[in-house]
Amino acid sequence: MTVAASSADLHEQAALRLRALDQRYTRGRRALVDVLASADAPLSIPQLREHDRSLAQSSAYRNLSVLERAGVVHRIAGADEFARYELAEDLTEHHHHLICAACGDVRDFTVSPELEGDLDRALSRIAREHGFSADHHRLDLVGTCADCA
Amino acid sequence: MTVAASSADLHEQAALRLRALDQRYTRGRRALVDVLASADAPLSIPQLREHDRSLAQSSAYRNLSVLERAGVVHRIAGADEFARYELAEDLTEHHHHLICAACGDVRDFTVSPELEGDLDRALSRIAREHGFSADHHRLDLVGTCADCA
DNA sequence: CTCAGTGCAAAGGATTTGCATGCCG
DNA sequence: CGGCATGCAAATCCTTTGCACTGAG
Repeated sequence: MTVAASSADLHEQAALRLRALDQRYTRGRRALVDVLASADAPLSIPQLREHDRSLAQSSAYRNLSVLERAGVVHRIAGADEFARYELAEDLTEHHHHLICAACGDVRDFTVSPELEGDLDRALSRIAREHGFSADHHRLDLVGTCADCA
Repeated sequence: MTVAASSADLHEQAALRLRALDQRYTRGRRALVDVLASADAPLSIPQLREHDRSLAQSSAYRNLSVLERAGVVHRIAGADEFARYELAEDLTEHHHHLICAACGDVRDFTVSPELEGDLDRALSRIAREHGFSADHHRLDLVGTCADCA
């Protein structure tokens, strides 16, 4: 399941997952994956389009939706009204988000494996108690980034 | 800061915080607080309006915005496109959310004080390392609820 | 009386979709 | 060649705002 996605394997994995849904790995989709891979934080559609001006808005939305269904990217909700996308965790690594309430920007961070372990155990128990089938957890820190301070 | 808000003190606190912003605690606003207090989970505006049919849509949005600025309620982003509101944590208690990716519903849960402590310590350190001024953290569990399984 | 709050309807803004065209397989 | 992908523009949908009215102080 978890893949050691070197930047070389990344596109191969993406193509593979799209093919499983009878979808093609086209230039536009590859461009989205490239931009997300080079960024160290989730990006909104406007941000993505700034990085690659050739992306049509509707295609960006549609392709990100396809990529999400294929499990290549992940959509997150930040502090502002823009949805943000990042590469799926099994293509990168498990991490969390620093969310600036002022500018809406998001940065990644990780916590110690020990804490993650404690967290996972606690959450598994909670899920069981609630008859809830857990998929993943989100641990975000909301505040003000250095730029907005 | 943290208030032991018995359901009796709740309205008093709300009125107090609104007054600090030169805002009145009107019937419509009280109704919103009542519905949120009786629910054990964050509610979207459509859900709130179902609970109290007399709430005009625009007033609901406007009053929730006012209540949020006053620190009486808190707005959260779930899995669907609807914003959800809950009472501010210092009027209730610190908790987290089970989010159903299928139906978008949200339920509350808590974790042990020990884990919360570990979490807080780890997050404080992270924030410091990133020059980030932390306000609060979000720990959500995303998956499928019993009803949608 | 006066001014904040309310409700209706219309406007905004992110996201989605219809349709004709282009391009990959 | 056939069908998916693309891009433009128009439509959707949650949310916000303009405006005239009502009600609390």
